[in-house]
Amino acid sequence: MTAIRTRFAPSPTGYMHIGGMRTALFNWLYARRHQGTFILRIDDTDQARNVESALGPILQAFRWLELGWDEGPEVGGDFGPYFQSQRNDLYTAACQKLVEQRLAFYDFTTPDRAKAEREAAEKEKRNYINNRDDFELSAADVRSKIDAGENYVIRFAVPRDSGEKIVIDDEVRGRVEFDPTTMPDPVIMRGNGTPLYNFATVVDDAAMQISHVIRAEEHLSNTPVQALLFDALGYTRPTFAHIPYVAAPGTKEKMSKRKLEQYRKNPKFKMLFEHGDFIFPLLGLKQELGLDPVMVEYYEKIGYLPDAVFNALARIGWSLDDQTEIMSRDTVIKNFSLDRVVKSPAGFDPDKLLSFQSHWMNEVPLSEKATRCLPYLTAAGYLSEREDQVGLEYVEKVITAIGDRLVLFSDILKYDEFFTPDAELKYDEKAFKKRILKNDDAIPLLQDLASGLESSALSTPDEFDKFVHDWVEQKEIQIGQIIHALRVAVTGKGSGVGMFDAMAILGRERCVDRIHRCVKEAANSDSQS
RNA sequence: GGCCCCAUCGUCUAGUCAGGCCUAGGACACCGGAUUUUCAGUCCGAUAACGGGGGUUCAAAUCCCCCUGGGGUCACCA
Repeated sequence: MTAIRTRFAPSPTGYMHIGGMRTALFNWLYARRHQGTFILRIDDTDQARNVESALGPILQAFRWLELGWDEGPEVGGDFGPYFQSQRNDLYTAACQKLVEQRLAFYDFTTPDRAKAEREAAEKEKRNYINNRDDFELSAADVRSKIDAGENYVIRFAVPRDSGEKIVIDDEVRGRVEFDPTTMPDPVIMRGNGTPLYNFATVVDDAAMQISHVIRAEEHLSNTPVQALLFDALGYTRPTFAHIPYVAAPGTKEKMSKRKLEQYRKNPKFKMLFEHGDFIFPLLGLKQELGLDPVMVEYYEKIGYLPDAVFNALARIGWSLDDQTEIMSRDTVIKNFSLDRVVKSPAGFDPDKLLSFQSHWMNEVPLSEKATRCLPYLTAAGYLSEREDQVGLEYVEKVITAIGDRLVLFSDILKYDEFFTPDAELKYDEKAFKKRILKNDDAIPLLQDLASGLESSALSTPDEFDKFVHDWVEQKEIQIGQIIHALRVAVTGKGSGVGMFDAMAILGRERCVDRIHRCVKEAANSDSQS
């Protein structure tokens, strides 16, 4: 059995696309499942500029999801270099070989003419095929044209005379056939000596002994050209597996950064955007950073767990069986197989992602939750760097009270009432109106309760609970008649963590202060209206 | 338009290759009920799908054909 070697070959674009991440994951999974090798190769043939800064976020996404690569940038390997911009000699040599065998030819057709021919074909609703006027040119002719300064490209000559179809036995799609007589001769080299994608990919996949090319479905139409190139170069074709692309929520369309504005209106996507809109400004992350839900970074920044994203990504277009949804890394690795990949486009479902998140969040121990919430609190200015250590215990208390309501790490910012100074506590307008202003009993009851609290020495939730209940009994009212007003007074909000947990966290004194402040605030509102 | 791919609940899917165990299973979302001071959670429950038409067969979600619909791709981008 030959060794399993898979690869993911991103071009340095400055961000990691969530769909690309899913493709990378399947490659990684396949390699891990079969004790194979997962390779990261950088497709930077086009723009060699700023590769480093444009690659950073991509590598970071892999690190964050803990998808280690066995060969590639930073780690090296026996088949390097892993940047296509550094492999030009290989492409040149391979191309030269094809030219010598007359399997490829210099084409001096001007871009303008090629374009005109293509448009003409399109107009006549005919399949376009490039001209082969220069196919017969002798080496000497070619030489003199080049010396004369004529521009050219090198095209691979698609073998159209065999009368045979090009057959791809795809691991996901099954047998797919293409007709070579309808295919134009692809350009494999530009006049400036740089290779084109289809060519560089084949040369590299062969040189790196890639056994399985697992990629998104949009590459299916590239496959016949590449298959032919493998043949012409004398290499064995790898196994191809074209997995469905990741569709935008609720659609069958490929998720694309260009359609971001449209996604904002998508009800399924809306919540995700809104969360970012709420969180990022608090963190001081400017919109100019361009974070959006198409990027993996978005999920990292907003406080998703890598395990949740891993789980969700693995379930896009793949299933273990008819039941299992929640899967650990190990479970996925042990069970991943190409024959359980679906053929139809798989929509990305933010709701499902969130439900995975909430499951995996419950597995995270308290201390880790606190540690990972801390950066959000610090960035939002609730804690200074120095307070981090001191504040950890307090944060743990808050998180305990929040319980399951903490789904994302950034959710901690929704509970700012525990972190904001008493004098700066903001009141939710609706809740304040409903529970305080429109409730005539609220103010006197709160004042009465506050004075009771003042002369007490309560500290635990149970003590607050008993105290308030005893007080309610003595007043001969229902708990519901005070608890809502109390919550607004103490937390500024209409809903939140358990009332007595909240009081215990803040402590008796702060509760009393906040009640007084609330009473004052209500008086102000009254006089204004 | 050419080529290629795809088609089961609102969404993701199981079932299709080896037709019967499918009066189509699960999950998410939604809705209802219970619990609770609120929210969340939890527990119960409900609604909900084989795109259409022809075949083949005792039997079709499953096999064949056609139609329709959706999508991908058609660069001297990757």
